[in-house]
Amino acid sequence: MHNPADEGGGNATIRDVAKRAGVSIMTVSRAFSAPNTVAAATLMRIESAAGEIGYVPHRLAGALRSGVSRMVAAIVPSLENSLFAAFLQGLSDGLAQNGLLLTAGDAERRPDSEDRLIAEYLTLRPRALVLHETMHTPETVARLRRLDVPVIEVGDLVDDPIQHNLSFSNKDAAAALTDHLLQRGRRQIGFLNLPTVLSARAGRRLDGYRAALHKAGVEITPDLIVESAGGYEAAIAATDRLLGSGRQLDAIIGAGDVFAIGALLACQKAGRRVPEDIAIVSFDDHEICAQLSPALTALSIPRRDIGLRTAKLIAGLGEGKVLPGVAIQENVGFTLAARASS
Amino acid sequence: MHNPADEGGGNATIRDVAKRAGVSIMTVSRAFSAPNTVAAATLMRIESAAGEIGYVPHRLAGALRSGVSRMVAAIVPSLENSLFAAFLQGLSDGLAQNGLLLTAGDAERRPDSEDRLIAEYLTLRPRALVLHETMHTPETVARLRRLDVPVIEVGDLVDDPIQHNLSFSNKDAAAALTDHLLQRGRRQIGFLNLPTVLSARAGRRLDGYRAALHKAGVEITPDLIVESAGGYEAAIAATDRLLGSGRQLDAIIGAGDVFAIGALLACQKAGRRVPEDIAIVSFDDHEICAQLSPALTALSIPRRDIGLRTAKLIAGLGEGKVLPGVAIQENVGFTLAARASS
DNA sequence: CTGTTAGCGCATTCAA
DNA sequence: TTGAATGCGCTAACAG
Repeated sequence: MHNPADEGGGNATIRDVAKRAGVSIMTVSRAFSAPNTVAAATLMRIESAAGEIGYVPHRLAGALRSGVSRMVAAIVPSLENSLFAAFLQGLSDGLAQNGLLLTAGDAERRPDSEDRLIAEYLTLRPRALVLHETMHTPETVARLRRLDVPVIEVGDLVDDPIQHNLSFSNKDAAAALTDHLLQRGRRQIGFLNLPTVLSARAGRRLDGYRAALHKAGVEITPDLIVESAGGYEAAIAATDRLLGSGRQLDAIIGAGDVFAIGALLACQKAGRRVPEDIAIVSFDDHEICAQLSPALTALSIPRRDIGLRTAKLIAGLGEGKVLPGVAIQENVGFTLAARASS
Repeated sequence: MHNPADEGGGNATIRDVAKRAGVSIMTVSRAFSAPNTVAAATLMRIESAAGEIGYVPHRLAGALRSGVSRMVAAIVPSLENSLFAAFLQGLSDGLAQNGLLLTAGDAERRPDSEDRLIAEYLTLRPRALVLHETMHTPETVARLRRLDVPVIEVGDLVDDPIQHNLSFSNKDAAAALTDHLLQRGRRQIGFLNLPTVLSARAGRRLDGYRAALHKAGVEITPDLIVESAGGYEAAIAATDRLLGSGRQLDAIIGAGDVFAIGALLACQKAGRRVPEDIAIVSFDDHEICAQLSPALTALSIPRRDIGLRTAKLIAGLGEGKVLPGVAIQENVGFTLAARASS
C-alpha cells in the first residue's frame, strides 16, 4: 500500500503536492494556472514539492471543470502535402507561442470524412476548429453554425464563410498568373489543374484563369484546360497529353501541387524550350522553383504566415481581443516572383 | 431559463439525452461506449434523442473518469519537412482506423524543446507518446522511463531504446549507399550530411559511411565530409564548396533532406557530368528523384508504413496484443532503387 | 494571499 | 439489460 505520489509515475495529483507543500489544493492549482497570485515563498515550496513527486498537471480535468481546453483542431486535405504542411507548421508554431496544442488530421480521402473528423474533434471540446477546405456538406455547415466553437476557414477567401476566414484568394491568384503571361504576349495558355470536383480551390482557380482570359478578350479553349491528380508523375503525364494534343501552346500554368515542376520536366524531355517555346509558371513557390533551370516564375503564398495568423486569431479569441459575435475575414494576399521561365 | 439541450449548441450532456429517451444516464453512456450491451430498441431511442438535441460526447470527461484517452502525441523534428510529414500521414491514417486522434508538434528548433513538449503532452494523458528523435536529454530519458505512458521511438534503430523502437537503421542505410558506390568503382565519395550535433540520425549516418569505407579499406578523407543545413539552397552551396575544394571527387552521397537533388543541380550548373564524372545517390526517395535527368539512385524508406505500424502497435497496446512489460524493437528495413545517377 | 465547498460530464462498481 | 451511487482531478465562486 503506497501513495501514488511516491512512484513518480506521473500519477500524483494536486492533492499530493498540497500535502507535501503544506498548503491547500487550491493554492497548488493557482500556482500552476496563475503563479503571480501566489506568494513567492509558497510558490517555491509548491514547485519543489511538485518536482519531487513528479507531478504532471492533468489538463483534461482542468478543461472539464473550466470548460476551456488548450487544444486546437485542424483539418487539412493532406498532412503530407508540402503546402498544407507549411500551413500546419506555422499554425503549430503560433499555437505553441500561446500555450496551445495542435491536433491535426486529413480529410481528402473520402468525401464525408471531413464531417466525421469534425464530429470526432468536437468531442475534445477544442478551443477552435481550423478547416483548410471551404467546401462542406450542408449538414456540416448547419452543424458548425449552431455550435459555439470558433471556426476558421483558411483554404480560400470565400463569399459566405461559416465564421472567420483567413486566406488569399485562389481566384485572384490564378488571374494574376494568367495576366502575367498575357502581358508577356502569351495567348495559348494551358491550365494544369487539380480535379475541380475534388477541390473547391481548384474550381476557384479555374474561375480566375477564365476571368483573366475573358477580360483580355482571349478565347477560352477547353482543350487547354487539363485536370490531373497531384504529384510529379501525374503532372508529367498530363503535360505530355497537352503537348501531344496538337493544340497551339505557348504557356502552361501549373495550378496545383507540383504541376509546374512536372510540366518543366516534361517539356525538357519533349525537347520544348522553356521559356522560348513555352513559358511555365507555378501556382506555388516551392523551394526548388528558384533553383531549377530555368528558374520557375511562381506565385508566393504565405502559407506559413497564414498558419501564424490563424494561431494569433485563436489566441485573441480567448483574450477578448476578437469580439465573439464578429466574424473576421482577412485577405492575406500573395506575391508573384517573376523568374526566367516566363 | 432554458435547457442547454434545446440549443443544439453542442452543450447537451448524457443527462439531457437520458431524459429525452426516458432512460438512465448509464444506459446512454453504454449506448455510446458499448452499444451491443444495450437493447436494440433502447439504443434506437437513445440515438434519435441524441441526434435531436445535437448531443456531442464529451470525451475529456470520459477520459478523466476512465483514465484512458484516445489521443496519441507525436513529436517530430519538423512538421513541414516531407520526410516527417510522410511519417505523420501514415501515423494519422493508422490511428484514425483505430479511433485514435493525433496531436503533433515539432521540436528541432531549440535543444530543450523536446522536453518541454513532452511535458505539455503528458498533461493530456495520451494513450502513447511517439518520438521521432532518439537523442534525448538525460532528464527526459529518466522521466520517460519512470512514466506509465508507452513510448515509441521511430527516428532510428537504436541500442538502448526507452521502450518500443520501430525504424530502419540509419547506419545500415548509409552503409548500403556507400557500398553501392564502392561496388561501382567509386572511391572519392563525398558525404553531404546534416550537422551531427543537431541530429542523432545524422551522426549514425556518418557512422555507416565510415564503417563501409573502413570495411572496404578505403581511406576516409575528412574534407569529403561536409555538413550543411537542410534545403536546396544550402545543399547547392555545400556542393559548390565540395566541388571547389580541389579534392578528387567521383561520387556524392546526399545523406539528408534534399541534399542529393541539390547536389545534382549544383553539378549541372558547374558543368560536371552525372554520372560520368560524379555519381550521386540520395538517402531518401523523394517523388521527384525518379523524374530528374538523370534519375537519382535513392534509398527508399517506408516512412508512411512506419507511421502505420506505429499506429498498429499503439492500438495493440490497448487490446492486450502487445504485452505491457515487453518492449518491442522492429527493424523495418529499406530498399535501394538504383537509377541512372550512379 | 489562502482556504472551503461544490460540481464539470462521464464511467466504474455494484445491485437489481 | 438497466439503474443508483460515487468520484476521476481539477477550478469557479466565494469567503476569509
